[in-house]
Amino acid sequence: MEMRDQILASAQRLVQQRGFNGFSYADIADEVGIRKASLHHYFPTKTDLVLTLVEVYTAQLEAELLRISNAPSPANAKLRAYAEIYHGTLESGRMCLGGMLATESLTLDPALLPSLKRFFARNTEWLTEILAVGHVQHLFVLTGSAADHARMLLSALQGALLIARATGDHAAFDMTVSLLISGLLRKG
Amino acid sequence: MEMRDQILASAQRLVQQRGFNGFSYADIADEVGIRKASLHHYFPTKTDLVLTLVEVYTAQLEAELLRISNAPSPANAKLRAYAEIYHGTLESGRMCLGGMLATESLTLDPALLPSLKRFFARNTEWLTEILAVGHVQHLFVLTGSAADHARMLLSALQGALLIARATGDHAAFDMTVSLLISGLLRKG
DNA sequence: GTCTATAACGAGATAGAC
DNA sequence: GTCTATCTCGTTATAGAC
Repeated sequence: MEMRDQILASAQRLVQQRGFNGFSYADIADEVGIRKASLHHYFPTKTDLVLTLVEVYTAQLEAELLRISNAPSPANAKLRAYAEIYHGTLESGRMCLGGMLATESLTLDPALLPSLKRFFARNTEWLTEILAVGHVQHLFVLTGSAADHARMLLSALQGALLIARATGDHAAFDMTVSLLISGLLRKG
Repeated sequence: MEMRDQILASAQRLVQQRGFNGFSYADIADEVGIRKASLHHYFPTKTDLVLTLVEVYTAQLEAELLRISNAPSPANAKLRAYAEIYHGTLESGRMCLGGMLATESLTLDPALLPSLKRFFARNTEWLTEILAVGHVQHLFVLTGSAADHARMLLSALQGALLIARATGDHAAFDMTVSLLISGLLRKG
C-alpha cells in the first residue's frame, strides 16, 4: 500500500477510536514507520489530513450505499444491510467517523464542517429513499414522513454506537437495530 | 457560589461542549479567575475533576428523574419531559456529558468507566419503568420488551443530539423526539 | 487557599540537508 | 520522499512562599 494510503488508514482508525483531539502525528508516525516531520509532506496540517479523511470516508460510504441499493433485496433487507455497516464499526472498536467528529465539532477548524454536514446529509438522503420505497410497497408503516424516519434511524444508530462504547454491551446494540426495523414493518 | 462549585460548573460546560481532550485547566482558570495551579488544590488531577463531574451530573439527573416520576402526568408526558432535558442540552450548545465521554472512552482513565456505565444504566432503568407503566395502562404499544424500547429511546436521543451538533438543525431534533413518542402511542 | 515559578513532556509545524 | 534538528507553544502537575 502506498504511504499516503497507509497514513490515511492509520489516521482514520485513530480518529474513529480516539477522536480528533485524542491522537497526534506521533501516533501515525509510529504506526506507518516514518518520522513525524515526513507526515507533513503528505498532509501539511492536521486539518488537511482530517478533511481528506472525511471525504474518503464519505466516498467509501457512497460505494456501500450503491452496493446495497443495487442489490435485488426488499427494503427491510436493505435497512439491515445499512445497519450492518454500523455493526462492523462497533466490532472494530470504532465510532462512526462522522459521529466522532460531530461531538467534537466545536473544537474543529470550521473548514471541516461543510464536509461533515454533507456526510450526514447523504446518509439521511439515502435512508429517506429506502424508506419511501418500502412505504409505497406497503412493506413499511410510517408514522411520519420518510425523511423524519430517516433522521430518527440515523440518530438511533449513531447513539447506539456511542452507548455501546461506554457499556460494552454489543447485544444491546443488536437488539436496538432489530427493534428499529421490526417497528417499521406492517403488523410490527 | 463557592470556588469548588464554580470550577465544577465551568468544567462541566467545557466537557459537554469540547470533550475531555478538548479543554485544559487554563480554560477553567480563565473562567473562574484563579491561577491554573490553584485548581489542583480542589482537584489534584484532571481525572479526579471529571470523575466528580460524572457523579454530580448523575445526581442532577436523578433529581430530574424523580421530579418527573412524581408528577401527576401520563407516561407519554413523562417521556416528553425526559426528552425536554435533552432539548435544553442542545439549546445550550452542549452534548450530554455521558454521551461526550462515551465517545472518548478509549482515551479516558479506566477509573472513570464504572461511573459512566452507571449513568447510562440509570437512564435505561428509568425509561424502562416509564415504558412498562405506560404499557400496562394501554397507553403504549411495544414491539419489544420495555428495556429494549428504553435502550432504543436513549440511543435515539443521544444520537439526535450528536447529529444536531454537526448539522445545526434543531428542528430535526424536535421532529425525531415527536416521532419517537408518537410511534409508541396506541393507534400511533 | 492562592500565588509565582518551574519542571517535564508532548503537541503541530518548519528549515534545510540528503 | 525522508531525515535530523529545532521552534514555539500548550499541557498536566509539583514545589514552596505568602
